[in-house]
Amino acid sequence: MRAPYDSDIAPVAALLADRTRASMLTALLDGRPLAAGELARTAGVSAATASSHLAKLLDGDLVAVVRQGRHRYYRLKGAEVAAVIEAISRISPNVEVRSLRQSRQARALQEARTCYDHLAGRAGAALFEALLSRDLLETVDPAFDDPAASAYEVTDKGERQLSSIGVDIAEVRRARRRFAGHCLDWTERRPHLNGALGAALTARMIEDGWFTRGSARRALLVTERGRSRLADVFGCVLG
Amino acid sequence: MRAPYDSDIAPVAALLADRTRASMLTALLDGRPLAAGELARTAGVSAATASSHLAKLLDGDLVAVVRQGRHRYYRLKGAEVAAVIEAISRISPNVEVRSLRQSRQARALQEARTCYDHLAGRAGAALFEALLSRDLLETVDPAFDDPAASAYEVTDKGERQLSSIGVDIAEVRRARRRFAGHCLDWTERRPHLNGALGAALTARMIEDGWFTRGSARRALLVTERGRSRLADVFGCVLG
DNA sequence: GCGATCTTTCGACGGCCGTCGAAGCGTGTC
DNA sequence: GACACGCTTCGACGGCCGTCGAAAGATCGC
Repeated sequence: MRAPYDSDIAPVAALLADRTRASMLTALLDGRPLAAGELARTAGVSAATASSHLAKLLDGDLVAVVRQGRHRYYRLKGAEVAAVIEAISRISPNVEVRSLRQSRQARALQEARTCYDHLAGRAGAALFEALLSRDLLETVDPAFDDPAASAYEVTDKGERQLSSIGVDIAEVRRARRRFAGHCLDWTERRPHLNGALGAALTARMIEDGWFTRGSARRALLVTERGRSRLADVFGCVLG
Repeated sequence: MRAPYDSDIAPVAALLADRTRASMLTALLDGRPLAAGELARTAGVSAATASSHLAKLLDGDLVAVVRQGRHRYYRLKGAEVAAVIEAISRISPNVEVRSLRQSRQARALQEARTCYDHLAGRAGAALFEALLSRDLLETVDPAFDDPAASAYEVTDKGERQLSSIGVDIAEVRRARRRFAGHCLDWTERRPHLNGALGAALTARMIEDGWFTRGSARRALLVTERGRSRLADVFGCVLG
């Protein structure tokens, strides 16, 4: 009775059909891995409940987990999962009516924002692309299917450029943390730089007035200085 | 705690989370409206159960219904709904392992098939586009949001062309049925011609050897003759 | 090693939801 | 107008699932 190309969507949909799980998945939409406890708090449930939900999401291949000490960081399993959530969002009623102010904020967040402690949004993706295409950064471990495993190194040329703006690579290496990797930026569908290098570079750029912090929680605003410095130093032109 | 652009996806997902409802929605994926009873049979449940499910899908704005005599025809509410189902399908396990023969069949169905009694698939969409761009067919009632309400008329030029291949427009008009409209072809995301005209034209093309019926239930195969006739008569070139 | 912290497992409770037959309602047919 | 047919509504049954506190497992810092 069922066509040969049919697939069984009910089990996957069931995973999205719970408010708590949906809330967790939405929280993971920006690509940043979150610890189980954070997800519990975000969703407003006990740790026990959150754990049970995460086990189901894991079993259903919607999320992946990385153990790091006593924390367990969860992330969406892939772009297809994000696409599903976005597709359903499109036909779901908005929780709050989108005010003018809110949509302006949303647009600003899309332009530039922090992702944990590094630059994300359109600006983050553009900078990352520029670093690679100008050979300031090179791929060490190309793991396209698993962003958590990707790794990058600065080239000699890159090290000179970065130190010229005040980023001390030797010091960045001393951080007990992965040197450089990428996260997938779900609003952009493109990667941006993370790790110790991403954080240090972002901190330096803010310190040096390339970006100022916006009113919304993670918002960043590109300054005029930032726009021209990004172009001069990294050949990165923002739209 | 929730971002302003968050929407509440759980209720919509819950509608897809039941095997019976999912089966009904999948059956509606090709855009052809189906009666409640047919959907009940397809899903393998009683009429009572089907009715309850359809009421929920209706309430959730995933389907729309048209009353026609003692039948009630249900169809997907829009392209966004189809997109959701397709997105979830992409991360859902296939019901049956896709054999070589099955995937060949699926590809053939995408090329050309019948949708109820008229031509659909890539060929159907291409033919419809050609009819409009060559001014053989014109829009009478442009209802882009509701395919069921759209209406078309043949132009004088169109009537000459169609009669030249043996389609008698006067006779088509006598059918107690909508003259010409379109369905959205979900695999193509483009419309194709339906109604009495779509059926008559398709019947004539098959009769005249433009298409032969394939082995799968709704499959059609374009013949060499069909390929050249489509180009000559309608300026319709298939990929 | 010993507490502190993060996370998972277990067991119990409560509620929601899919299922069906029977009955009711509207529509087409003879 | 009586019957057949398609569909929906009603009521009852059964099962699955989300929730939590308590306790166990795992890891870090001292």
